[in-house]
Amino acid sequence: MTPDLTTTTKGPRMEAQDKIETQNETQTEAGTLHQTLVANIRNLLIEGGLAAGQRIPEAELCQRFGVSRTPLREALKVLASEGFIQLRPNRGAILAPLDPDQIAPIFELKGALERLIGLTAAERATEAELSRLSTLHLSLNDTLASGNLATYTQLNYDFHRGLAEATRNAELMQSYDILQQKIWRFRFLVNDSFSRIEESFAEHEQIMIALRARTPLDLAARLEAHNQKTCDAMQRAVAQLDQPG
Amino acid sequence: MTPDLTTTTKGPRMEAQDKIETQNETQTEAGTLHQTLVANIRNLLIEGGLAAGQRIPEAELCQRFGVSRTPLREALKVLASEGFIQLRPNRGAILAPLDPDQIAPIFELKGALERLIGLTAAERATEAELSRLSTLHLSLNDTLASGNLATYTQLNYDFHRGLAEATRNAELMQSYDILQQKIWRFRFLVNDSFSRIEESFAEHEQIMIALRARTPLDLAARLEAHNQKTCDAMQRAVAQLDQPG
DNA sequence: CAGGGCGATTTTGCATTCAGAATTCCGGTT
DNA sequence: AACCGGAATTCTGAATGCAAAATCGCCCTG
Repeated sequence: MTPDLTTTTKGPRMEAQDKIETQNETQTEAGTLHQTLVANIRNLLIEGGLAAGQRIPEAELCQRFGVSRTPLREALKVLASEGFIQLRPNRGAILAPLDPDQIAPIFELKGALERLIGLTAAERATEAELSRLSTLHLSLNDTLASGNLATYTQLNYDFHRGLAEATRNAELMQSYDILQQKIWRFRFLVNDSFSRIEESFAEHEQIMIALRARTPLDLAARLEAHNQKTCDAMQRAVAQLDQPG
Repeated sequence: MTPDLTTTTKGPRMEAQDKIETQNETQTEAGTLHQTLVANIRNLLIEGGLAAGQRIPEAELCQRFGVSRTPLREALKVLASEGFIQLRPNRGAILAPLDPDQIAPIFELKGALERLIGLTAAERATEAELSRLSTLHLSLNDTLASGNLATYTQLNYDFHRGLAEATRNAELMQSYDILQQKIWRFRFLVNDSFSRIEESFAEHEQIMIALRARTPLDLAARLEAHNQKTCDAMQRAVAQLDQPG
């Protein structure tokens, strides 16, 4: 019952393609128009297409995606329930402000999920999943050498998502996805200044070892620590944004 | 006409009032109509106003809540994104089936949240929150004597929600709420057959002790165990539903 | 020139309408 | 009598229309 586990290239939750940019685009995508719209707008917001706190121009999005206001507003309501935008009565929607104070709670919650992922994935991961994660890990190594930050970030996301999938817990996956999407917005905010590739990869090495050894407590601890370090790094990066001197 | 839609008892997430029953009801509630609609329909679904898997009668709900299809469909889309209903393209929405196999994943995830709640609430709860939780705990004790299952369930929910609030983690709260709502549906499913009031209260005693002592690890462990026992009891109750012999 | 009030314009929220898909109904066939 | 096919009906998805709220622009006053 897990919807769409075939994420491959782009950011979190890429159920849909990147664009229905023009007015008369044929919509042959697998999902419904509604789901596509939600995904497209979410990606637009996550990837910084609009400034945080900025008013979301309903009419403009209608034209951009070639739909009328009814389905667009449905999508906005869903995105509001996910916390990406804020609906103000009679005053339209704004992109939810990115408050640096949100980073800690988000990662705190994610830490709890990472622990559960570690505890259960160590026991439940199939051999196929193990080898797929190994492949991803090797790709990470390659990217580390090439120094391509964007690719590394994406592969890193795929790796962690693959680990979460190994838990076979759809509830967990859903929460994990939403958290990752929220973090993704911060990633785009801090952009280049956020790079701890070498350190991150070293932690991944240990994570892979614990996973292959199928030692739940160890894997959980490594994932929690990895999460904590990512949180710290992101908070430092955001702090640097505020006062770049 | 067929389903009895009169709901009385209160469930999780009661931000909104119970009814906008008539056509020309004045809407003076704090939230927007949209939020009210979502909450009302969610309560309706959670509390078993419709059978699981049953088709959701759009027109009937429109009449019931006195709104047109546009805001109603917006609410349905949100509820679908929360997982309470399933949207089938061109074939309407159905109340998401209650699969007993969902119980384990839901409680597994909730266990991870409970642990985090225990770890952090033990340190962050204010004295005011402590005393409020104590009051709730005493009310639980009173209800235990009276044997009122519905009241106990509601107070029990309030208690755990209060504990979650003490974490000061809005992300955690949101995930916790959604999980509780999902569990609430199962509660209404098993109804009376699910009663472990005495045992549950005994666990709450220990939880209160650990909370007052502000011992994070102990509180976390107690909450996790409490969660696990609740899960077990619910699975047994559901199993009994299948074969009531 | 700054600040405030008032009308015009834009935007929102919801109702209504319309095209197309799905379901139902009903008669014909085997 | 059961089954199949097609028309009529119902329902869904989305566009459009409309009233109310909010925003903007302008003018006036101090």
